[in-house]
Amino acid sequence: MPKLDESLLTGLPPFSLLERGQIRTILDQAVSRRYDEGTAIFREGHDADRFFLLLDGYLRVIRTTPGGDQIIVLHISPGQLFGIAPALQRDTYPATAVAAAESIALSWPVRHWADFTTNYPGFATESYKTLGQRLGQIQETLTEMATQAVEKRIASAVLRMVNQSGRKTATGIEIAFPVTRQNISDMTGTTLHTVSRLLSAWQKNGIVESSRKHIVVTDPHALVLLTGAQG
DNA sequence: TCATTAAAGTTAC
DNA sequence: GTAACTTTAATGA
Repeated sequence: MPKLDESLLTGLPPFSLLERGQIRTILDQAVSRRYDEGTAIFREGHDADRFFLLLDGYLRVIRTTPGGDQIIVLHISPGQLFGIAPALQRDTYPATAVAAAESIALSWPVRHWADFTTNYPGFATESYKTLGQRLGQIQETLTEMATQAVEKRIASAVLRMVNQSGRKTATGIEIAFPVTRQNISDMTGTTLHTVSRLLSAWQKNGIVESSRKHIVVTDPHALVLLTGAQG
């Protein structure tokens, strides 16, 4: 295994307060792995033996409801920690993580978690901060699912993905990883047919441009309006 | 308003 | 070609 470059971690919030030597130590304990699109990094309910940091690519985090269907609870973008079950006092993963695009992640054995949080300043606070933000976002999404009309839910879901992974293009902001209508229906608790119809309608109105597995938002403001107002 | 069913069209491999 | 993905229309809760 080639040595990992220290610049991989230096800019990232959980590691920003650390010295070079500390980052070196952390990297020397890490394992780097590549995941093809569609591959599961870990599965809900399995023993949480490692925790992860996404270096490149995008992940979908999926939970199975008591009813048996799968919903996408959130996406992970590069630079974020994930699979941090130890932070939740759990010894199994609470959800499944699947690569939405080809991805690269570092991982460490969970037994290092205690070392990291006690020995490395800023690591614990930053980790718990992102964890809190994520739980808040999930809460928000869930209440939204229960109370808002379908069009608003889908508009919110698209905006969330744009905020997480938006990338400017000539015509607008594109979602940087492959998304199918089915994926969006899994995020919003509706059907792929409804998603398809709405995206087609939005395309007619010049709000988005979409093709197979690819969405560009050409009028983000109009989408924001859809999440709040009727029509 | 939205899910379901069915069918046909389109694109990627 | 074929499988995967998308669209469209009809029907009914």
